[in-house]
Amino acid sequence: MQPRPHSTLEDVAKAAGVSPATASRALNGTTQVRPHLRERVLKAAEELAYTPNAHARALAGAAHRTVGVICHDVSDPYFAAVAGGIMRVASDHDLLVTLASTFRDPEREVAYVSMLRAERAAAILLIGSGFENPDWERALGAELEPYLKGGGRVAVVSRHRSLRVDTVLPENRAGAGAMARALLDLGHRRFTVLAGPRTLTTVADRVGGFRDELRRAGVALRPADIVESAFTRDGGYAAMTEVLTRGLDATCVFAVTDVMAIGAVAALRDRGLSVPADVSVAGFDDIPIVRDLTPPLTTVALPLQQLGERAIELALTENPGRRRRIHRMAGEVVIRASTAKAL
Amino acid sequence: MQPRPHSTLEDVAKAAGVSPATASRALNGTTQVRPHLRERVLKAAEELAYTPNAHARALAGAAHRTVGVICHDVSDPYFAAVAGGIMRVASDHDLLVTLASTFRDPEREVAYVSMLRAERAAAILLIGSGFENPDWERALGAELEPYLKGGGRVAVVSRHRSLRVDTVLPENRAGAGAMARALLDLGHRRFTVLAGPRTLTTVADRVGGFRDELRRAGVALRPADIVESAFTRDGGYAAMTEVLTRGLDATCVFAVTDVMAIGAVAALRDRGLSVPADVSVAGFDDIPIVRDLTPPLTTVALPLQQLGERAIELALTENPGRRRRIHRMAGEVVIRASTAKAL
DNA sequence: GCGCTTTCTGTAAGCGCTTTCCGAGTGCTA
DNA sequence: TAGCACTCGGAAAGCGCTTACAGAAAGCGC
Repeated sequence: MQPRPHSTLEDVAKAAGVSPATASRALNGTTQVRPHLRERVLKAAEELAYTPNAHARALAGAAHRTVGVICHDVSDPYFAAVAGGIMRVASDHDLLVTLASTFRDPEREVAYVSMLRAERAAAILLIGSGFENPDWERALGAELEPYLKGGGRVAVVSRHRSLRVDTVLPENRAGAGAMARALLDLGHRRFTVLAGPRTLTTVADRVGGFRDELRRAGVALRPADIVESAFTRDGGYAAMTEVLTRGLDATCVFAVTDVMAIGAVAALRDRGLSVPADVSVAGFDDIPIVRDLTPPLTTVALPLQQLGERAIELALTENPGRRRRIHRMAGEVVIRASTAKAL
Repeated sequence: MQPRPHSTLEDVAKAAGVSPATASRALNGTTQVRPHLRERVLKAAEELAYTPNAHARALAGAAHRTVGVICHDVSDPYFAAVAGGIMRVASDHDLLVTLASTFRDPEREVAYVSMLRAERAAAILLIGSGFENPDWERALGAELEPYLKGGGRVAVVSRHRSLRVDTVLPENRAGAGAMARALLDLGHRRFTVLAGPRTLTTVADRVGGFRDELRRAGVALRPADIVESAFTRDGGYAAMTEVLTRGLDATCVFAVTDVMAIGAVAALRDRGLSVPADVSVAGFDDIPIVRDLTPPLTTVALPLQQLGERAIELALTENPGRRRRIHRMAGEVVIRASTAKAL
């Protein structure tokens, strides 16, 4: 006869000559069990290579030990850094982290929330920009609502608007504004902005913050100065190439993301232009690699690890009234060698 | 009265005026259910925002829809790339991915396997180097064994030796050997090797492959030419600094990892040395960023995404006899501008 | 050594779902 | 209209665990 795939609590109990209840108590230490019995149970468990079935446990009412994280793409360095913070905290709390990449597909995002809901995850974390499309946000909200009602905890990073949940919010507008000021101070007056998809709130905020600050200084950003592209290295490369093809008249390029800035620099190089001698380039995020580029990238530094840490801490912290807590985190302009004084 | 946190199948059944059994069948489509009943069930489920409890489902015998991935550090670009491949395939199969970072702590690794075992994950994937310490590998094997016996599937990437499980193996020895040959062809005869911790099999293989190929050409690598350090950018920086401090007499630096090579280049720069004019630098892995460095890094290119894809596919593929399947993947030397002819 | 409290152990219910086993309903043929 | 083969729906068991609840043992003072 085929043996049962895993040994169960009952097997252990039988082997130790006690009841399942006692075995459970001995293993979990919920109640006092006389030492010699506890010993026997532990030994039996050891010998049978017993591992409690987490599903049975969860079903029987034990606390859930999983938190779900939904991001756009695991292999994006921005997310990797944030995830690092999340994992650190999760590991301190003995939580397992379930990760899902949406590849920027809103439907997939909703589907993942649903799966995580089915798992009865202790918390769900959404990392990265939301979508400007109200329908999608509404669908997401509808999926989240019953989860929250059922005691689930949700926190989001860098995503706001419609969702009434705990939020960790990098100050995208302010950061982009500060960057605009810094670049103006360097004497730049003509800019090209490399934007990600307008459908993302993060893009809207960063572009908006940058434009507004420029306007305040009497510098206009024309629609043609803003190029939209994918939120990736190749997106940055493509956008930059497009600009170069139709003729660059800016002295400075601001990419809404470091990853895009990296692509932009590559495109500039491939056209024989030098950074910052011919064009200055600035990014946003301060992902770890950019300080090792040549030249190191000027950027708005976000505390990426902390973004993740705060998010999971927020989600794990009791919030009786279910008030929306917003934790803003400032970015700091870091001037490195990719930007120079305008000629 | 406080409502039950989540609506259950029974609630749905009641609302639809059918038995739980019928509701289950309607929702899962296991058996034919008459259209009008199925309609009613679906509608009730919709209205109640019903999400099946994955735990109950798993307990009742449904297939498990989670695969566990254990890596050293999520924020390492090497892993991020491999994870990208895993997630892609997982998403095609509607699987949820649970990720754990061990931070190179073997005990934590075992603990995570145990947690994943408790979750009855459909498969467990171990990404990244194993440990040279036989005790640790044995402990890991002991944890994995009952899981395998219980029908669990395991695959590992870039990790071998003791574990008798499906393996995706980048050809570390051969790759490092090929790199040695390429560097010899450029005229280099004096090398410094930046190694990660000797306790990792990957390090041993890469250093070994490099050394052996050198020896074959009559070039000796003295112990002092090999510097051991952490497997990170800062580790590479520190190791390079140490070498520079006591005096560099090599014309070429081989770092066993791109990430370490990046640190090495930074250290060289900070000392005013230029790459490759003063020293050539080569890495291993071909993580995406290195082609955008200045100079772009010479390295051994591994198909990182594919490593992940193969691993999960291997684990998901039936393997009746439980034979150990090894899928070797070759690396390819890519000469970029960080290496030059020796003077 | 008796009765009392206190501590420990076992019995049994129940978490939410799937699935087997039947009985009831349906459609077809003669 | 009776008889038969099917198709569908419901009752109930059971997945492995936790946790009241209640009963047994142990400890205490007298």
